[in-house]
Amino acid sequence: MSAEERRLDVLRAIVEDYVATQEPVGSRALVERHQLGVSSATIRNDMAALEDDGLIAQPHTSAGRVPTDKGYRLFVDRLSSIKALSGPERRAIETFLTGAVDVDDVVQRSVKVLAQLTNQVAIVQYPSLIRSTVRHVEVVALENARVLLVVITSSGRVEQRIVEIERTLGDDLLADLRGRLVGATVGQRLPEASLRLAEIIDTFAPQDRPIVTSVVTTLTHVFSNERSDERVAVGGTANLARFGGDFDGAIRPVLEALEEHVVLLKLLGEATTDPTVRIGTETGNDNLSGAAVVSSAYGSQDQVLATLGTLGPTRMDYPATMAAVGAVARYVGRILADG
Amino acid sequence: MSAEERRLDVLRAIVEDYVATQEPVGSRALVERHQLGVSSATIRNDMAALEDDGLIAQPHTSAGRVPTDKGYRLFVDRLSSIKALSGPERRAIETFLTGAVDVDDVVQRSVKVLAQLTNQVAIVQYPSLIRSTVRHVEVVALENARVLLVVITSSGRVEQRIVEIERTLGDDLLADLRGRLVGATVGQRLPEASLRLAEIIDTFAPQDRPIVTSVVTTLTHVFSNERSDERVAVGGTANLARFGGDFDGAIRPVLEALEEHVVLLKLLGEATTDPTVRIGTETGNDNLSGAAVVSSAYGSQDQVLATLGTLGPTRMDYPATMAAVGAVARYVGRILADG
DNA sequence: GACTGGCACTTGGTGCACGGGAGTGCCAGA
DNA sequence: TCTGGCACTCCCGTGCACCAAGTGCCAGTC
Repeated sequence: MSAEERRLDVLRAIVEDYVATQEPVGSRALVERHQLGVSSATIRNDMAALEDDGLIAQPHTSAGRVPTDKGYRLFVDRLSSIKALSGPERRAIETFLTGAVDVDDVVQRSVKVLAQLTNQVAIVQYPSLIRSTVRHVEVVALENARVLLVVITSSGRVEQRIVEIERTLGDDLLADLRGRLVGATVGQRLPEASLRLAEIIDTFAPQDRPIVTSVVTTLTHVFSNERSDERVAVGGTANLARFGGDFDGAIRPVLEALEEHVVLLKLLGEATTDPTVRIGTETGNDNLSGAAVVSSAYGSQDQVLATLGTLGPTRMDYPATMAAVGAVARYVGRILADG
Repeated sequence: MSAEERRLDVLRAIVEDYVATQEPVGSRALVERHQLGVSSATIRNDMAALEDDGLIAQPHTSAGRVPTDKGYRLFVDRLSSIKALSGPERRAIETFLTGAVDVDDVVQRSVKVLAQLTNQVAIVQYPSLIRSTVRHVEVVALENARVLLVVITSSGRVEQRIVEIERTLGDDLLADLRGRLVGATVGQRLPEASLRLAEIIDTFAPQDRPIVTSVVTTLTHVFSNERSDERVAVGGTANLARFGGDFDGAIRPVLEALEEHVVLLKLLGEATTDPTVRIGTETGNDNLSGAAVVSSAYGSQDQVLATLGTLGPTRMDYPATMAAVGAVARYVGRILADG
């Protein structure tokens, strides 16, 4: 083992010990707890080098060392591998998620299970409609010149809107409209469905066009999906209180960030299918300097539906958290593909 | 002014000062800040009497006095009147709530405005379906022996379910079923609609009954409304951090309580149209010994739809909080009645 | 050249004594 | 019934000494 390798070993040991104990770790404790095969004096030299590289720091002169954000980053990138979940954990995720009755329920259960598994704050974005296709469109006439539109997508989501139109819809026109809407959209992806919809307006008689236009406009809104794409579910905020030491006094800005869904969406970011880690300033949020986010996309095959992840102190068990996030993402993707 | 009256005046002054300063209030500070017309020595005697009655307490021998739960209770019941909201506040509530696009949006906006207004945690229960009537029922045949059921209620809520049936539904049966469902339920309150539904099963031909039964069962579930009645929205949790001093270290159990919707529903309780206050142990929750809940029912006329409220430290501005809760409840009720 | 033992140095945390300040309780007098 | 005065209690901030943990560095060893 070269000196360089040992230094990285020391960094790994520091991260692991600090995560476990929450206390700055000194050279003596390190040689006692790990089989490094050298004395504490040597470790001290290594530590000085690691500090020169900006990978660890000491809170004050006579204290032990603590990893810096850069240190965690190197740990995540090169010194750790994703820890496998235990069998019971995997089974717990599976049974809990398969009990869900609809898409919303899947999301809510995912949040819960992820928060429990990681002891952190869990964030799950609702599945996007952009990639999914239209499975069914229904138009129902209500009283008082209103119609109800119902859209069912391949992801299992059902959206409904009530539209006010200028006069009551006749049965013939209703059937005609329904037929053409279905013809234009079913089986299409949502963006294409929107395009096709715009074309059918001109195929109606001029006097019917205002009505058709309001219906089509509303449907287009549903397809372009202003809202559900931006929705997120949050859970496990009680775990914030556990962080204590790290965020002390800084719990409030974190809670505030968690209430702003726009901020959360930004945090989850454009994740890939593998768990991604953002540490401290990498989150791009000043209030989260002591926090890290682990996120992953979920979906079926090559269709990314949305992202989910956890937020915790930088001092977290990255391998375990990444494993949990990855596992939940896989199960959620699978379940949504089946349903 | 009798001595008895002055004692209550002293209690009022103590509550007000303590709420404002968060610090135990002494006899000298009291005579300086309020025109009580007597010396501090007299106040000390009054305070001793109030302490004998269990209305105030001192954290330690040489400290000022702090109201007890019993003291707050007496203050709320007899010494304070609900503070009127300012014009801008009223206008803010109104404009913010009228911007809502649907029922869910109303609830979410209510939570936000209530949290901002009171600087506390806001809790809003989704409107109950029990009192509302069925406005429309629609049955749509989907592919693969599935049907989509859509229910619209007078409260503006739209619920949809997908039901798997044993074989594909023919057009005739579909139309027949739709007609009878509409006939049996539209205009009825949900509980009655459920009863009527049960009766129509036998009016179908025996071979159709399994299908009808699954549809009816699902509809009955929607009407009996297992879920939306129990749903609540929570906001303003970041304000918990402000409480600091009071709950110090006890933030976690409160956050946990806030994630358990069952607990929240219990907290909101069976409120009347006037704001109700529960102080400390009155909340019936051990984790909330330092907290108080102000809640109110909302609805239109004599129809109670659900309840909403706030949770904060017992050391809160009760008159202002009660005013805010009352005002938001009134506006929400009015908006849901209009929509 | 790399590692080790030893030693001086720094620094945060803790226990203790002390004094000031705020507040109370009580009593005698108006 | 109220008031002024006084003794008493207790919290809290400050200063001080001391200890434990940890570091940095140096001389010596393999």
